[in-house]
Amino acid sequence: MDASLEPLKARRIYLLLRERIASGEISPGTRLASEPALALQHGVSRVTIRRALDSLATDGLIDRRVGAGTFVREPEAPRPIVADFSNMLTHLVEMGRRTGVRLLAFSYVQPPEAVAQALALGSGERTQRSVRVRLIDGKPFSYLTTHVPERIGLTYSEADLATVPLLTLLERSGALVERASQAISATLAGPDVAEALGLEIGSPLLSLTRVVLGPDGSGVEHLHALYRPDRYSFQMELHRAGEAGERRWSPVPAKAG
Amino acid sequence: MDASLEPLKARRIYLLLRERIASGEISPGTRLASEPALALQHGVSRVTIRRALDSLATDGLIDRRVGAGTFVREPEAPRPIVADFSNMLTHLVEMGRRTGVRLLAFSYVQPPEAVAQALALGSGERTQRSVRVRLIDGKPFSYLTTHVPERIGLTYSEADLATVPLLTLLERSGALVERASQAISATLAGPDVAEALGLEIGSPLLSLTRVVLGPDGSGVEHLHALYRPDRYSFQMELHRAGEAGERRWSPVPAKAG
DNA sequence: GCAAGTTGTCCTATACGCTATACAGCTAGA
DNA sequence: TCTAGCTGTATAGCGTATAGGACAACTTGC
Repeated sequence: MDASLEPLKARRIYLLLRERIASGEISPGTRLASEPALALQHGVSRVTIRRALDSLATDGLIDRRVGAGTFVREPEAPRPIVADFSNMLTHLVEMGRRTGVRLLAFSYVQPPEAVAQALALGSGERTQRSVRVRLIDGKPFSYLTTHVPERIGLTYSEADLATVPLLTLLERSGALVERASQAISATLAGPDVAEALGLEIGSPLLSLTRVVLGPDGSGVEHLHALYRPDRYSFQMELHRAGEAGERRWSPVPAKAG
Repeated sequence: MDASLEPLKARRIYLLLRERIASGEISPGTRLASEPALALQHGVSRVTIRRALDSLATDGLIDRRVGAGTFVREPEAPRPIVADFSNMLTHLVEMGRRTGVRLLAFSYVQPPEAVAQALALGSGERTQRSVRVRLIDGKPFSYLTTHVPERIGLTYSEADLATVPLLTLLERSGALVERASQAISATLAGPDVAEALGLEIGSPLLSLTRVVLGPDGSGVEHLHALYRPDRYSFQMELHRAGEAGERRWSPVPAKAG
């Protein structure tokens, strides 16, 4: 995922080839067109092609052999982490792997307007804001920003947050959790997120926004999560239920990736 | 979503500011720091700052007033289209809006290795490959690439594909649909997809890959979908079911966006 | 062994992104 | 009204990406 330093034209071609490789349009093991041929095809100079191939090489997507050509490499570990989505709330399928959390920020703040509105807070009401990076096997894969109303946030400590899942903390504190609404989208990595996740600026990210509400409609948690798509994806298995006319699908608890 | 032409430095700053605006760190209506001030803060020239602001302006995120300053604009229409995710298979919540399909490609091909494997095809077995762009109110929002085994694909016509949902065509043809598996991720727009969706190269995209299988494990459909995140997102409402110890969530059919 | 074709490296000239600076026109507040 | 500060615009100079070419080293197939 090296959305690299090389600007403009080289980057275009990098993205183009990367897509073709990822989509399987060029199968692993195949020889790519030669550098002069690619330069001709794309109407750029060979130097530019070489820059694009450099990026693909450092991504580990291709092998370059002097005198022989450039070859698409067999992918090694395809999708390390998978989020179980069967209950519509993501949680990790860990399979014995070591996960960790780094707490980047923890404070009580005046929340952004959008958050205050989603949580149905009174004007001036503050929230506990925390920024966490989750790791698996020592490598970061998600960047989580959460807002919790101050009165609820005070029921647990900074140390709790670094070890216990937030939803558990909330329930333990007596906050009633009634319903949730979440949206999944995509965005680009800004400088700070890129830094925290070990990515280049402008890399693609999976984005999840979740608002958890109590029975009276009061906000309990606002979560904004960003995931590295190469290390994390949402995955779900579905079984078909019901008869032909009625097309329905029901989730199957995922157990592996 | 104008991940623009301006390269490198301007793009960085564009992304940085865009993130701060989107996250609410800079509230709507607020005046941004002046261009010279921003230039100083970020260690770049004012021209570069101006390029970043140009992009934000064409995105409709800011208003620039000569002599007065640059202001964060109130967001207008937040999320036009929403996919109902309650049955775990996306389908549009249309709300009376006009949707359309453009068929970009239709042919029988030797499928990529990854697709052949996912569909459990014999070696050499061909597939019907189609590329479609879906529109809402005349504006493109998704780019769909599907592979269907040749024997099934032959049961409907190119014209059918432009009007009837594919899953319906498959069921009508007698193909038994037993289970499906799908994954959601994110990626960047390559040149062709960017062109088809009216985006700049390198824009972020939501990505969905779905494999539909019959009762005997044979493949029925392989779908690779790319969505413009500014026009489309997956959204779901959840109700809490079960008792405290058992944390379970059940989906609620979404009906609006 | 030989020839054709490949990647790796170096060169020069050009195009372009970026800096730095200056100034005009506009706005808001004193 | 006047002034300080803002955006809009233009200019010149510098560094770097790109184009285009040449050559060496290597691999493969004949």
